[in-house]
Amino acid sequence: MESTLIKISIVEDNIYMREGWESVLDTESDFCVIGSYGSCELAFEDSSISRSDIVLMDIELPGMSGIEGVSYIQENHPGVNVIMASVFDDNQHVFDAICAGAIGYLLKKTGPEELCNAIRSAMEGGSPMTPEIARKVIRLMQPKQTGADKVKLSDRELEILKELSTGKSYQAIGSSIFLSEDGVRYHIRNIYKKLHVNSRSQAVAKGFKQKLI
Amino acid sequence: MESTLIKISIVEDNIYMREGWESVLDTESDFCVIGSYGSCELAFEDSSISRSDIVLMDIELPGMSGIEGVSYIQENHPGVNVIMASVFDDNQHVFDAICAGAIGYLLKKTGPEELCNAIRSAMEGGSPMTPEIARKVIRLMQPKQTGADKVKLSDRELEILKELSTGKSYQAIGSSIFLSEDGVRYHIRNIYKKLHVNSRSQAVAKGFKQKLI
DNA sequence: ATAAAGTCGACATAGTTATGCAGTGTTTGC
DNA sequence: GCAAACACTGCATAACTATGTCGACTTTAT
Repeated sequence: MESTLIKISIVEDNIYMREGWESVLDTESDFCVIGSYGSCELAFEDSSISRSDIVLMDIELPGMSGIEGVSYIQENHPGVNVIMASVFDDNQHVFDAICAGAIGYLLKKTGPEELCNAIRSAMEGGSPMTPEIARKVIRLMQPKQTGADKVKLSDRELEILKELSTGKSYQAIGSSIFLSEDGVRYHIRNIYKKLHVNSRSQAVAKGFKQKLI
Repeated sequence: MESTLIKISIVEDNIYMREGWESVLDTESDFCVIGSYGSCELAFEDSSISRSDIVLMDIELPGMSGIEGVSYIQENHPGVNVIMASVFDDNQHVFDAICAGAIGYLLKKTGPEELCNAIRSAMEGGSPMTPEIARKVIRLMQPKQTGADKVKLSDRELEILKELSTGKSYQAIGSSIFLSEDGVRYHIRNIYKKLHVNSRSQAVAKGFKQKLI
């Protein structure tokens, strides 16, 4: 009935918090705390981070912040899943952490049972988050356009807009989609009209903003 | 002790499923099912959608799909929160739904208790999702760059890259950031070198892809 | 102190783009 | 059958871009 242990490292400067987590996690039969540090600097001198399945990391740390810590781990040990934690429901930092590579976010007030569930969820491919963070993340995914100024480009135009973003000349685009240089010109004119722009870079920018590209 | 009821509408073509949800939700003292329909077409003829706090909507529907339904609701009743549901863990559709404006996603196998919790979470500003979806969403937020080919532009270069995306000429950029035309040229050269491109549109495209803009 | 790196200003020019105008077919709707 | 919309081709040109090269000044590191 014994399955592989989930190896966990902790980076947290508050010793009571840290020892609290340690004791909670160590009493679970499927968890094993293999490292516990008061700062990123101390943690990265050691090898336990690289051997961890999960790193539980505070955001507010003396010296290297948790955000920088996540970046470091992502670059050097891409397979390690970092779950951030903060006493504060500080959205900016949370988003920075996610962008830096964290796969989840917990509040420190999270109870022992939820903490354990979050870690198991993270191991199973989930991303433990507070509901508020989840909503903000969803909102970020949604296009901002109101629908009124929604632009519809034809397939041909979309095709050419994508070519534009690669920096090709009229001639080069023509060759790659089997159309004359002037044919490409014709479509680009129309793209400009539809997007209300008058340069390639503007068109590409709008294309990205409106998720056409 | 009586607080405001959460008004819920259901759009689901399978009548057993629909009635199952209805009975589950109606037994909760804080919920009130104000509408229940077998298709979007039927639902949108009625006014209950517009009065709903939450709409529980199937993705796979005859006629107008749930995805289209969400778009419609978003455009016409932006304050209504739509939670999508699907029997299938079909990521593409889920993402389409989220992009169309859904604020959460549930599997139909979700139990009664979880369903109720999801609705309450949605009302409190959360975004109920399966763990797998949550992880994918997080991944979407994270820059795709591997870290090896990560590019660092200076503040000045970033400033100019943003100007580039607006389609300004060298001269116009120079005026707006108080720099000579040739100064702008100098920076754009360097941006091109760092991004390994040789045109404005390519630079803008890379800027968006690497989330520099 | 000397070198190296970063930030500009100036000048030149081949090459590319944006845009206007004028045709030629094809498809679509009425 | 005729107008209108669409998808091109052709041509022309002012304007703008990409790129090389030279020099000056400032900051940073050694």
